[in-house]
Amino acid sequence: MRHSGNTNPPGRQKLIKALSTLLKTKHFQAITTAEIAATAGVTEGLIYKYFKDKQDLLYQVLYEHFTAFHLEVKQRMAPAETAVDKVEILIRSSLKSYTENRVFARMLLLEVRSTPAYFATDAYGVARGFARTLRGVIEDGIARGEIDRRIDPLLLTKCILGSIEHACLGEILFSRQLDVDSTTATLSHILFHGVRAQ
Amino acid sequence: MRHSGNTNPPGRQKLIKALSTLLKTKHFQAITTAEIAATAGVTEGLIYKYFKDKQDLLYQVLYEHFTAFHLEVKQRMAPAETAVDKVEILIRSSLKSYTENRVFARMLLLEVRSTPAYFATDAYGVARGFARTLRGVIEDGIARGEIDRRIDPLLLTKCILGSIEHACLGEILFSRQLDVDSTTATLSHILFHGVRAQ
DNA sequence: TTGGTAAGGTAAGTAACGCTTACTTACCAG
DNA sequence: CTGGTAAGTAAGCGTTACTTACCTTACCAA
Repeated sequence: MRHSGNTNPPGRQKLIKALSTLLKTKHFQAITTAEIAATAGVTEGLIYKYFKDKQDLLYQVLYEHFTAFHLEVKQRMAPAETAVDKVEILIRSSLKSYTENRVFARMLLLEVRSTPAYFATDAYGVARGFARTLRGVIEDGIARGEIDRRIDPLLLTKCILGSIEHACLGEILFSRQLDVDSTTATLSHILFHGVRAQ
Repeated sequence: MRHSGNTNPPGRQKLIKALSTLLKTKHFQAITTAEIAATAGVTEGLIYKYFKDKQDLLYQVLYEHFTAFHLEVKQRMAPAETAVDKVEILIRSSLKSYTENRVFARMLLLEVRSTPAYFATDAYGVARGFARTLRGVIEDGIARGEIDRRIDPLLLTKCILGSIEHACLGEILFSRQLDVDSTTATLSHILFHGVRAQ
């Protein structure tokens, strides 16, 4: 659950910003609550006023990033006319966002998934919403006769999301560069034309 | 690094077995060293005789499972003649193994990735070897004219592995059943024929 | 037999960390 | 003023991963 109520006290904002900053230089498990509080300029106890526990703070940082990301992708896809174009935009946007914002990518692809509690959070809710958006595009493409109707839209959604993640995971892990355009092109080619020769 | 030397003392074996057992009922972070030792019937200190730390114990449990899995997949692929058949066998074997051995799947897909230390372990080395095996099959398929030579084999490898993982992740997380055969068939169809209508 | 050595295993403790509790201060409506 | 509530603090408590020093047993050479 997200912070309920309509206030957003400065202490809470400072804590979220502090963790975001710290995640740039070290991974979550190596960051202590004392460190977060010190960086935010508040005391440790305040964390537990606004967040259930240390993990919950991480989830809310992710939630803020992910919500913005989801919105951006939807806006970029909007002008495209065909489902195929929309999917390609989603792939490109995702790869671009992951490589440009590696803290966010590490959080989403590596950090948060390690504990079951994540899958009950609002952040995971956004992830599901993102998948639902993609699924909607695919179902639309099937309805319009663009995409083969024998294919299960849910599985194709998973396939696309999995491919995107794995396509950039190595680069994110080892801080290597990624050619977003050529990766997008190859990924689209595989998905839409298949890999068989001829 | 794995336990070096040619001995494998009973205490070490008991610890590995104990963690494997405990992972069936709770996730790694919720398991304490005291619990592992008690389950194994040894004292806590012995963990640090054979393993660098608690995480290292997890990595070695994973190493044992993963090595066996990799070997099994290679053996199953061997009789197949075409690259396309081999890939389909790899997909089916992976899905089957993940769904039948969910502790292993959770470890591999969720638990271990959360800390950077994993990517320097032998277990990750096996994961890389598995990817290399698949890549070899694909390169062979390209050389034989089965697979479109314009496609980057490395990216196709990542695409396949990512699709497999995402195809069963939800089922593993929420303990749902997975139809291995139909999932394999659809995944293969997407990869080899593409998703475009006609 | 003896004495040295090394491996297998134990017991007790420690520092650090996440989290809680009880308290203070600031603000604001009636 | 006054009462109530939200924001923030200070200090400590329990757990947990990990360390250190020690004990026991088996083996083998002189």
